[in-house]
Amino acid sequence: MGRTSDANERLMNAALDLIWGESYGGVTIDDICKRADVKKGSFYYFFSSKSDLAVKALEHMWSSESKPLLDGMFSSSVEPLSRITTYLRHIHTRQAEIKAKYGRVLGCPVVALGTETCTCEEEKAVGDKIREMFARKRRYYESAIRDALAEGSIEPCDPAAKAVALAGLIEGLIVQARILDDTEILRNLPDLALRVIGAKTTSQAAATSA
Amino acid sequence: MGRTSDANERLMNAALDLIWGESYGGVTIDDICKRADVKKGSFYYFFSSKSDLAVKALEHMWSSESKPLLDGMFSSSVEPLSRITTYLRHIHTRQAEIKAKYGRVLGCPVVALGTETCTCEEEKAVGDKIREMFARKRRYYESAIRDALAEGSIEPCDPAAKAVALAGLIEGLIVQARILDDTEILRNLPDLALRVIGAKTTSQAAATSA
DNA sequence: GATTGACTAGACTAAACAGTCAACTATTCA
DNA sequence: TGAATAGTTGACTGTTTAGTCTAGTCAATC
Repeated sequence: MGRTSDANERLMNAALDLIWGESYGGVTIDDICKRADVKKGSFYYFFSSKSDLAVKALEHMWSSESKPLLDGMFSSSVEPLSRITTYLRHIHTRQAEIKAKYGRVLGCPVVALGTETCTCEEEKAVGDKIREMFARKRRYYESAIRDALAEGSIEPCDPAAKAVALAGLIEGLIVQARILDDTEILRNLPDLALRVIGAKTTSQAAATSA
Repeated sequence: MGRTSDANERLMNAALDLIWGESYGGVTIDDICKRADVKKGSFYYFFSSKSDLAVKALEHMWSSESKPLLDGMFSSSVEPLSRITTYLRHIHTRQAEIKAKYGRVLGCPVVALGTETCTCEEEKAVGDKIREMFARKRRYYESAIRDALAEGSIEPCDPAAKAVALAGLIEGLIVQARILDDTEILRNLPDLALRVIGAKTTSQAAATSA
């Protein structure tokens, strides 16, 4: 009953695009409405505030993009270390595509939004959602590390701690790439990741294709 | 002639504190004035805008804090790998102190500000200053790596590329620490850094005190 | 002790902003 | 067909914001 609309989805996409291309604080509700071609009244029909929209947009991005991608790349049918190196090569090519398309390296919207909102009490809901998404992603890393450990391809370690370190390395290099607007920084990501997790053979595995 | 004032310094400190504790976009000129106990008229007497203030505050922080610290820790009189591990242990303890003092891990203001402003054309001056500061810091890493290479304590590599990777690892873990509000993440930083730069002996060197 | 230059005070303007609301429109199902 | 549901519209309110401007205060110098 009643009519249907994709305005809420348009708003979520517009919000992510704008926040990604600028920043959370620098984007206003009016900006988002304009980009989505939706009027203010409709915005507040679907969302109660900018942070409400951000939380829902993040979850939407996760289920429609991130999860399917990670499920494929981190499939148990793939060798543990290849899961990681394949994903990291994907990050490099994707950022290069983004730069070609938008004229600039944009990095990762989750990290950018997280850095900006995590200390702000009023944006607690956004920070919580971001921490949840980080935790989800770490689980992929962690189980790959655990599997690598079981097959003996990495040195003994605490998989949970290594997953945090790996996430840090990846995000850190992506942040650098964004700030310096340079994707070449990401080229060595697979090799560096294998070093961080203590792979017994580094350069060879990093060079192997998926 | 005329009177002297420390209002501009108070404004710079207030700005850095607020931006660090929240975000660039979330802090207004009024907020900064209030915190510094300076009136609007004085603000615009010293600075032409928020971004002008940010640029000057960053440079002030560099010369009064960052540079002296780095000059000491990266002194040529210290063994190359010890320079790095000492600095990384310092980062860990400093973030722990910040958490104790402010109730929260705050991470690195330069990275937070850089992530937020680098894509925004209107804040180009801030982005440029941040890139300049990153380049300065990388030079300390790079020369330590070069010295380590000369003494044979790390595997053959391109020092410039390794310096970027090292900076990425460090910043990435600090960003994680900020978002997750957890300093334990930083404990393994020395060991991880040695792995990334290809040190021939990792765990021992990381544990060694400066 | 008068002059000059450095700084302060805070009222003011105009624009941007978040959020509200009541009237309106399109779709669906009974 | 028509009532109920789902979504749209844009004008409106009050607040916050950046930035300006004028009148003034204070301290050094001659």
